[in-house]
Amino acid sequence: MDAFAARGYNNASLAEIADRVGLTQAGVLHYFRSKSLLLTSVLELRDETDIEQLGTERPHGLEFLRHLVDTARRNAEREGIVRLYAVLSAESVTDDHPAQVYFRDRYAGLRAFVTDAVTEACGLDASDIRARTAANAVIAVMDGLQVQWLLEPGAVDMTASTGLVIDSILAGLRR
Amino acid sequence: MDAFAARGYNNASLAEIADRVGLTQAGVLHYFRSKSLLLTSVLELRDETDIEQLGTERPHGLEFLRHLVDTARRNAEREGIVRLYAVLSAESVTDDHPAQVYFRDRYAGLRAFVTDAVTEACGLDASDIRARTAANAVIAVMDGLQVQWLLEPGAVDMTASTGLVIDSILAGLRR
DNA sequence: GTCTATAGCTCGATAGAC
DNA sequence: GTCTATCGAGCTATAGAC
Repeated sequence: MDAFAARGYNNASLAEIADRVGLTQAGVLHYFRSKSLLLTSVLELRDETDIEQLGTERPHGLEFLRHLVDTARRNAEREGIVRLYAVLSAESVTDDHPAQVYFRDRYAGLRAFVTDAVTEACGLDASDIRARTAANAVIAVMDGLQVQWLLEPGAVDMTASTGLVIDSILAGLRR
Repeated sequence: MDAFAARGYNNASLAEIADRVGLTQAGVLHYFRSKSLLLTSVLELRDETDIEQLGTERPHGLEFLRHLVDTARRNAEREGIVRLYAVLSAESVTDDHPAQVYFRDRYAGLRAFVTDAVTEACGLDASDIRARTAANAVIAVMDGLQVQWLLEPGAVDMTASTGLVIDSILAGLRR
């Protein structure tokens, strides 16, 4: 995780990763048959631990959207994970990137979740495309803030900007 | 530009770039003394042509914010440039990336511009930090949408989501 | 101004000893 | 299960001919 976060997938080397875990490069490849399999394994492990941490019940509607602001707040204390996702999600749009499918699926799932939450929180009709438009924006704000924050942490308040966008959109859609 | 956009800085090779311009790899290094100098030159050239295209007068206040929505609309027709910036800005947060200074400065300038525009459009006091919070969010939305759009163009309407965020924030701050 | 040639790396992956 | 050794490929950068 740390190596891919610090250097991206292409520029991280198995030798460096092997060093950090006290193995040789061939030793790492004994457990993961290729570098790209190691990457996808890291991403899946990350998902599993996140899901465990979340507990059994996922919040809905307004509560879920408030939870997103909390996530932004917590992220400011977890630079490593923020960097991992910020770097890899953008790198994944390059040609033949091994995490492309992972991120496409991940965003599709996120968009569906957040769209439902907005629909519910605003009492919209399920067919109202504005919920989808809003959801995409909310996800995008959180992602975009991370890149700015990684480059210059003091210049960005991820919690405040995320909260402002969610509150403003909700106020507008409920009117 | 195309090579860095398609593969990122690290994974793009001088040999590939040389091929595309009908030179050998050594030929390219005759004009740009190193790969990293080539990257920064590409980014600077991109800025120059963008500035020329903008004309003499930069719009202010509300007009500038409307102009951002137009930019999002135009970007949907310029996948190459969108990909270049989306890939490189995120890659730039990795260790010792040659474009790190460029993007730190670029975001600092953007934040200042957009903050001024929000302050003016909403008639805020110059010391009101909400303008900065809003500006960071607006920039972040545009960036974040690009990654989603590059992964799945049909799932995202960059114009609509950008417009929704700007309109919602302005409505909230003017109240 | 463009080339060939090559130095000097680093990389991922495999083979096979222990 | 972990290692050493090595293959084959890729890379940037430099030297020097033309």
